[in-house]
Amino acid sequence: MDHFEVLGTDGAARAGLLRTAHGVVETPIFMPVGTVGSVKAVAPDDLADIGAQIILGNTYHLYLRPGDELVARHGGLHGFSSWDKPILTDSGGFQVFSLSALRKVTDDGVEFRSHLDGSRHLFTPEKVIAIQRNLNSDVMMQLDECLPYGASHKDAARAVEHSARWAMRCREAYRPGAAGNLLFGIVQGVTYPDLREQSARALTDIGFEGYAIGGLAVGEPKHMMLGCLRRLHPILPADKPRYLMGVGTPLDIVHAIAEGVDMFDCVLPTRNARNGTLYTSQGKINIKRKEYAEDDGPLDPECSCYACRNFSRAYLRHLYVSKELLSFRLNSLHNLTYFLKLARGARKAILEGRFQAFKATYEAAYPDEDALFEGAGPE
RNA sequence: GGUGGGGUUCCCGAGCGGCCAAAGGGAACAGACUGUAAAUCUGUCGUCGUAAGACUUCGGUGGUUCAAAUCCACCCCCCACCA
Repeated sequence: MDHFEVLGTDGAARAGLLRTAHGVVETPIFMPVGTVGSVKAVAPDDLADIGAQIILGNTYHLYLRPGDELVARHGGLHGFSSWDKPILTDSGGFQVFSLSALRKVTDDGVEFRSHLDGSRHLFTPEKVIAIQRNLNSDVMMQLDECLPYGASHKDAARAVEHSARWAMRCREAYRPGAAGNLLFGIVQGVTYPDLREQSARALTDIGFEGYAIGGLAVGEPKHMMLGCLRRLHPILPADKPRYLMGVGTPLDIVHAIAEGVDMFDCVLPTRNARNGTLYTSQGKINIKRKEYAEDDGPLDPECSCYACRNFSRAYLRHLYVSKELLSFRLNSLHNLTYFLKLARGARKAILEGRFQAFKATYEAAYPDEDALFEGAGPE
């Protein structure tokens, strides 16, 4: 049986199934980020309760601490962290971008200075595959080079070339056996249409179990992000999953689903939860605002998460303002619930042929942000 | 009763003749956050004004000085030690 199956479409939007060694994932899906082997502030049981189907881990962070070999000795990332559902691991490509001051990119790979102790490490395509195999990742990512928005065409071309060559080496280093751990390639190219296309074609020539789109939502205008997705749509194989890395806001996700993307991950729900920004059916709210000090109502009347069922806005504000640890847990649970519900809702809407109406409800909840997507017409 | 140390903008606390509306924290009030070096970061924070600027503040009252939160006198509080 193939590892990916499209069950239905509505326009370009798709609803499908992704089969992995640790279970089946229903797409479109939002994947909570658990960089160091923990989705911050949330226990695995809580994640399962709110319907999380697959979470992320990070190659760079887990390699540095506690070390991928240690993780392997303790049951892989699943056993070590007590999460028996699927795990996708990022390759460290994003750290090429976010830790740019601490690394040097060469043709062979990326040389890092550890942000923890300054020690030097070399990440090659083969190395990141070996690490991800130690972690026993269900969905491994190739080593890629992620550049910031605004990078020159010349730099972007070089990064695309690196990423393509590294994709080949990752593919050679790992081909899934019967167990079926998967390897995804990553399309780069900043905002240059020719490079994005070139990158995608190089990857499809090699052949992967899925295709990620990286280097977006890093500051470029929204219409450029959508334009890029639209251009990739006919190039990427229809029978393989598509993963928009690091995205995004609820609206980003809804718009990207409309362009045929199946998988998402983002730190926003968890990071914003810790910083007091909560997502509701009425839009974003900052729970620390004075106006919620006496508000006895639930955070979101349309949400049935543990936080919304049991606590008032006034209490959630109090916990946040008081820096109580429970604040992190409740807020994170709520935001993750919101993102997971969005993905479930999108899937259902696609299967029922009413995705446009579904999308419109989210556009209405974030009118100001939605205006930023204007100009994303057909190319 | 004596000796010493203090009273600064909401709180703590620097300043000790002009560069002071007054450092730095905290609190408060807003904002940001997109493959997590993030329980982080940014802004505002005496009054009026978009601003330039004007005005009112450093326990109280007088005084010295071109100029005082800063120096002097007296007074009122607080703290420590001694009787």
